[in-house]
Amino acid sequence: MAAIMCLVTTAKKASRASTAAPASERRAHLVRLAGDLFAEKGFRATTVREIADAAGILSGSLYHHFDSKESIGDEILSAFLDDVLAGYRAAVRDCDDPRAAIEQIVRSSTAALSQHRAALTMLQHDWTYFSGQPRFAYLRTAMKEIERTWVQQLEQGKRSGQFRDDLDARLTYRLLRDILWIPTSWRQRPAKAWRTDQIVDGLLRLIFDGITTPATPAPQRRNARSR
Amino acid sequence: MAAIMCLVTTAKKASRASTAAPASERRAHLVRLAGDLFAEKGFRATTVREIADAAGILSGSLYHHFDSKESIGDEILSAFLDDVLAGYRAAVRDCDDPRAAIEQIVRSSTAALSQHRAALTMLQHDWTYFSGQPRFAYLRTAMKEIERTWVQQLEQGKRSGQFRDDLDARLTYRLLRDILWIPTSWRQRPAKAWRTDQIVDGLLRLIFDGITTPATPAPQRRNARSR
Amino acid sequence: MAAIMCLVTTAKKASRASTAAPASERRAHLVRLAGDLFAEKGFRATTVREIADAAGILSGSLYHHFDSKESIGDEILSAFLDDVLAGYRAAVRDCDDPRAAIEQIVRSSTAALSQHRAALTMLQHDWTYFSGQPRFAYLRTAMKEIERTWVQQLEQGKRSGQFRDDLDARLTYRLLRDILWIPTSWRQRPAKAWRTDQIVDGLLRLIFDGITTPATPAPQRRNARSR
Amino acid sequence: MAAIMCLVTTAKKASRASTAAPASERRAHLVRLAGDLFAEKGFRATTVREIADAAGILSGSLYHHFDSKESIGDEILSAFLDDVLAGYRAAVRDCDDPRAAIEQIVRSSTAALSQHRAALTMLQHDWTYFSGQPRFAYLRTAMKEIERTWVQQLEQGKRSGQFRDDLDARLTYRLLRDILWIPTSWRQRPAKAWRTDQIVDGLLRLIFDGITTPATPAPQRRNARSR
DNA sequence: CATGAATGAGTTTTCATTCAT
DNA sequence: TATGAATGAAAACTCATTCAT
Repeated sequence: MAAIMCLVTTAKKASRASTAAPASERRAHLVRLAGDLFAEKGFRATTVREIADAAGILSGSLYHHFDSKESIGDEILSAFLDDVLAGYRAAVRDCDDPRAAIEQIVRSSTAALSQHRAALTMLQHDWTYFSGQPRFAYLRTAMKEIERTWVQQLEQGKRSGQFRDDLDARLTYRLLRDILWIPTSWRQRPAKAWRTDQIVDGLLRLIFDGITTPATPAPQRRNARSR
Repeated sequence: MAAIMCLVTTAKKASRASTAAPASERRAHLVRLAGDLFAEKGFRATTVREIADAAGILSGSLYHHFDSKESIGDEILSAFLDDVLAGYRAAVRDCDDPRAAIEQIVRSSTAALSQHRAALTMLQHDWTYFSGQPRFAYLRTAMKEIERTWVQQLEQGKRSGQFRDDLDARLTYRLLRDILWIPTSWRQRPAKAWRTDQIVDGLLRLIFDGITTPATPAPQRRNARSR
Repeated sequence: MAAIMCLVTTAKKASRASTAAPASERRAHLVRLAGDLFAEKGFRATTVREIADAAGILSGSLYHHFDSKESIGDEILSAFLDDVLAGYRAAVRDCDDPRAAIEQIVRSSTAALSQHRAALTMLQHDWTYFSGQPRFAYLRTAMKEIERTWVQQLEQGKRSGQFRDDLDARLTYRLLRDILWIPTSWRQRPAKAWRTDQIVDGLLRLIFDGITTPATPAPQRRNARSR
Repeated sequence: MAAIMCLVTTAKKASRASTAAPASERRAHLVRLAGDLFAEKGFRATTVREIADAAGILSGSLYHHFDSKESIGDEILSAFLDDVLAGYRAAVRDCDDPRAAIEQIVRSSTAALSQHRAALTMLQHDWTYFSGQPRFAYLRTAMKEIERTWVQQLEQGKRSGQFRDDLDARLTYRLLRDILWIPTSWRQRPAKAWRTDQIVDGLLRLIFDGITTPATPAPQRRNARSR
């Protein structure tokens, strides 16, 4: 079983070295409020006034807590990437099987994503905005590490015979990474919402097996649910 | 073979009934320029001045051709949706097999998407902006038809035994539709770019069969390439 | 005497129910400045920059206090109409004689007009602009009440024999209402200016008796000054 | 009877000396179209594009006929004032009785006004705009002549005992001139409209006699209708 | 004469940010 | 910490006017 090959460790709290944030209660609360708005409409499309309104203060007052709107964004994005990268590194470290590693990456990423919805929306909506600024250079760095990890696991799986040998590793990475990010951006109406585990299982099944009915119900076949 | 079951017809030029656009040479050129910018940065993030700069005129001069920035967006979006819906309808009409219909949908959508890159970026970046305005009500209508079509084909495929019967049709639709849209939003550097047919084949393979090596090399198995 | 039949009450401060205006010192001052400009040149012909200049700030800074130029206009117009209507209602309520009621209407209107010069200029200059917008629907409503009041008093006076029975009530109303509004729009150079009571007495005399020398110096004749 | 004392002459076509207008058919038609729009919304509030639209041409094409929007206004205003002044001069010349002169002034002005609705609206809406420009200096000149004429007739009537001797001539002039202009600015819905003679009679009656029922039906009393 | 395309100065409005109180 | 008032740069849009064709 996949899980057996993977020594799952709980990710330690990522050391947020990036910003020297005087993490007060109030401040953290404001970041959360801002994040909710960013998650809905994106970073640029959200005004500081809207953030202040949500907090019940005036827009100017936000500047006692942050020196710019961007520094709020910075805080959210770096926290997200710290989390995600920690998950990727742990998956690679703890799993010696590429299929298991990818499953672990998907699961840990999904967890990170659900806790950092704002960050993802920001990356999707405002990538061109952030990636152009030196302050956010770490975004590109992190993306490169993520790509490297995926490609390595996919190539390894091809060599080991687990994955189809006609896979284009980089193309598949791009598709899978983006696929993985899709559900997070869904603004779900509570009633119709799918549960996270529903989604992640659906995703894993899709990724590994596609939508087609298996040709032969081969007994050795293991789908993502058999855990 | 999939293609056999599908009476592929070339899509007739979609009658642009939606907007009575007095299409002049210059005007069409300006829409194209604007579209390129929208595709890169989104609709809101693109200023009319940038569009005008690209055209080598002053921003105010754009209003000789359009009565608002939004009407440029309108033109792009409605043209896109006309094309996409035409493709969906043709696929359903011409294919009596859900697998073939979906393959046809994917192929026609991909073609439409590659010709309307701006539209997709706009929908992804600025959905909340557009969908809130009465003028763009047709966006919601079109999306509903798209969803209906996917769900119907998936359900039919489940009943006919072609697709796994544990598929959640709506969840799968959301995933597949978004997956389909992914590659279009990639701003590719020419050198590294994948060809469209590479991408669409990769996608179809992924959708139908996943990334895993087939358990048994069943002879009746048909992958997306065997056409 | 006219005044005898009229139980004059001081108009209570009109409850400004219409707009929930967060009235600050500064804000009120800005409205006054804007009003002065509107009174001189009309609403549309006055730019926000001129208002800002008058206040010694930048045009954008006005939007800290108002969300649009129109909302300044709204504030001025609704305050005016509240006042005017209060005067009309009080006149009808307190006077049981149409001649007295009309005199009272003229006097209260004149007072209101002199305090709201901007509003009148705006109605005269920019009626087509305002009356077309849903936001200013109350303008039409108020005008209808004003017309109804005049016509009722004139008709009543005709029945009671106080007014000529060949008066066309609606025509006379239109003339008298507009006549009443005339002097307010005069931008008077201080030196040549007439006093308000001079004007209102001149007006009343004109309205009731015309300019012709009375045929017979009838002893029972009462002119508007004999109060 | 008033009319007896007044030797009415038809006003000769005013020599339009002001602008060297190559009065072509087309041009005159355009001025009329523009005038209709100015009459409805004022001069500034009407755009050249609206004028061009009304004429079925593009806005730029107007400049083949006029060198500026203002020159259209000039044409309308000067034609109006030529007519009005001609009427005033004729009235003074032909009538030796101030009451008759004023009646004649009212009647000729009314005729002129009904033929030049645009001009009046322009003067009322855009007086500050025009009166500030050297090009329109003749407006002030004309107004002065109009004032002089009224005041002279009123003073003369006071001396001759026809008018109340407590009349303030200048105040009364301002009131009467503006009163006279009122009905012209009414944009009447055809159904409810009053006929011009209805209005002018109502006006004259009002001016000379007011709205009050005559104290004694003195036989020598003459109202405005007894012609 | 008219078109089609453009100019350029001006309009209202937005918004991140600053700062004295 | 928060307020209230402001800045300044940029946004979308308007409009009289020009001019080559």
